[in-house]
Amino acid sequence: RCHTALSDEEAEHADVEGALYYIRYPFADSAGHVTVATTRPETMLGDVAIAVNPDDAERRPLVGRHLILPIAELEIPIIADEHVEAGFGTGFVKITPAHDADDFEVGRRHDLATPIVMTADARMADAALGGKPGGRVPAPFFGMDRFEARKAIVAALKEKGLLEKVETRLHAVRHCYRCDTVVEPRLSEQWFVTMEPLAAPALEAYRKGQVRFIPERRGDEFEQWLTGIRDWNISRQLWWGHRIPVWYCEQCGLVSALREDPAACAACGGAMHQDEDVLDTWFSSWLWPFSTLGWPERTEDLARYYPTDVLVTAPEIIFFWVARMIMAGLHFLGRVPFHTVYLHGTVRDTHHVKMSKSLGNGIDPLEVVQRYGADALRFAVTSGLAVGTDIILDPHDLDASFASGRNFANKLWNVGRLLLSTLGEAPVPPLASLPDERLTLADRWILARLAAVAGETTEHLEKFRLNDAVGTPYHFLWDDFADWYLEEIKPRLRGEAPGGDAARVVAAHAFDRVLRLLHPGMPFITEELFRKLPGNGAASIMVAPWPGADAGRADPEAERDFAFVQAVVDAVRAIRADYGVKPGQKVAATVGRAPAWGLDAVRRERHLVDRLAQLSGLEDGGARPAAGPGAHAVLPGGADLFVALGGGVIDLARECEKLRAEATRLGTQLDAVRAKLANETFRSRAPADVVARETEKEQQWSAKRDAIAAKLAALGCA
RNA sequence: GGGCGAAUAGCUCAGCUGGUCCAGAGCGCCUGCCUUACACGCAGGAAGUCGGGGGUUCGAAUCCCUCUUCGCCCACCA
Repeated sequence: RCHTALSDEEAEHADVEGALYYIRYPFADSAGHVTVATTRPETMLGDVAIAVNPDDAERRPLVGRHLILPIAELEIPIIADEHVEAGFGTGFVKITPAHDADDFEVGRRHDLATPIVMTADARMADAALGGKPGGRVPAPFFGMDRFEARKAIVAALKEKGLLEKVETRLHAVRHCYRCDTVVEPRLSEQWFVTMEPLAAPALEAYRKGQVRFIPERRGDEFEQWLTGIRDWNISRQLWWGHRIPVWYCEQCGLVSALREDPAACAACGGAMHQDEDVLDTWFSSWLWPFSTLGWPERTEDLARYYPTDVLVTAPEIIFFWVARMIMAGLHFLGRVPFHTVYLHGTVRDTHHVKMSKSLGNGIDPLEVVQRYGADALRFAVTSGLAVGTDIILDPHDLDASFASGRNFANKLWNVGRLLLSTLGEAPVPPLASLPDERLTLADRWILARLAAVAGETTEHLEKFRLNDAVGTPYHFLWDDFADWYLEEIKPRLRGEAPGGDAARVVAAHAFDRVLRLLHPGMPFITEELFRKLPGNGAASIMVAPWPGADAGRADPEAERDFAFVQAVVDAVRAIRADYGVKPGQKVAATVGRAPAWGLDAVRRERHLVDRLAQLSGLEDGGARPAAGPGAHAVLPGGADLFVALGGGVIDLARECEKLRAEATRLGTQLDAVRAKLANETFRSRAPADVVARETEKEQQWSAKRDAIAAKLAALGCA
């Protein structure tokens, strides 16, 4: 349909259910016939021979005899050629040099004619007759479309009794990658680029590690393609594009490829005309890495920006573009244009079909932007980009794909609103100006988390784990910063608890840094919020330094202590929900059998615990488990939690059962870990740190089980 | 036909060098809350024989083999 020549890369194979026609070609000088199978009977008009395998003892003797080509009514010879595979099909193959690439090679070996029997728009016509019926294409078929002609020819053969049988079979048919029309092989004159000399250096560069592909297996495809590279047809019979810079002399026939339009033939001074064809669009694209920088001039830009680092593109474009850019870069500039090629996934629908405008299974990004926001779109897509995977989106349920991005954008914005409303206009002092002793446990904890998150995010980005690179700061912002830290500092910021200044500094710092970490995934909102932060003024987050692990401060002790605080709050909340305690109703809790550091942590974060757990009081229960009427729980390290619930809401039997169930579950795990530790082969073969970890697990769990046992006893559970 | 990849909660997917994975997330689902940043939210919860079978290992969602299903790349079998 495009009416142009294509390169091999532009022809896509698709399995199609087709018919295999068995056609009889009668002998010219005697009775009898040979049978030939073809999927494209209309091309028989262009047949110039029938071939058999040279080693085919049975058919070999027929070589040299002549057959009548039906319909065209011409005599054609039987020849021998190794192209024919012995024992396959009927053993006879029709040779149509002008309409099949293999047959062309056969024809060349045997010096056969190459009659063309179709026009450029796939209508039947003998090219030798210049648009008149006759010759190889008899009048009844002249001008027919190739597929109509197929039917007509089959019908004619049937009538003459020359159609032996028809079988259906699946076979690979080449389609145009642009218009999906079946590609018709047809002999024509085209310009080619000899690829082997270009491919060799590219192959060498790849094998030396100068270019790497992510995911790695794409590199194998690249290597495979370069290894078996075929010459590149660059002529296109299209009306747009760069015209091929080849001129033909009208007098002496000189053919010259020239950089400037010639006034006259260099050899004889005759008039010249330029080739009518245009270049394959990829023929200009492969120069992109340097032609955009001013090449062939030796510009400053070229010196500075070539080569670049990473090319991000789609996998289906590796051969069209990526490989050719590498070849062109090496050829014209002697260096690969980029050291890393990141191939991202393809967006598909729920049936895993690639989304496309022509199929109508796509999602309109503008609609998504309208309904969910540009950041939500980018975030949702990036979140799905694990290395080497495709992205499946449901065009009929946009919420399923994009709600989370929108929700997060909204969350981030609201965190910003809260902070900005309390930070005020004046620049916040830098974190470095804050002496360590002014930091509370929560401050130290969030800075420790920030350090870890900044380090992890950086590592994810460097390894192209984009989903993790956006997911890590996402969880930090939401689960740590918003859910815990902001709740912790609210009273401090309002002056209801001490340490407001430190809270302001730490919060501003942590928020600023997490905005930077989130910026690749949520560019617009982070930029907007960054500019609003006091003191940032017109600065853009795009050029703000990327935070490394030193954005925060590692602090294992703070992490341990704050985790204890969180465990207490979580346990009380679970109990409240379990017993349906009214949201506003305060309860009193007791923490017993707790390590000194844990009690200290809870004491220091009392304002947080009280507020989040809605406590009226929090007491140290000492060394003995609580036994009064109320709800009971045991924290991970074995600490005892008791929430006094009066008014008959407590069912003692239920409490016992709950605790017993937990003891049973814990018992199974303990047995497993103890068996492991008792196993001599494990102790001797497993790495020391693994053994240490298992030992610690055993201690933690047995402490917790002892605590539960003690509690069961104290409660008098049978 | 050759090569490669994937199968994990209802859905879409993480799980990087086998051991904090008693298997996680988002969306959906159930319960309770409009708690002055956010109901696009908060709190609590249910939900999985990690496709089937076999093997290696002290230990497997993770490594190997095999089967089944899906997908990708390459390919001149008339």
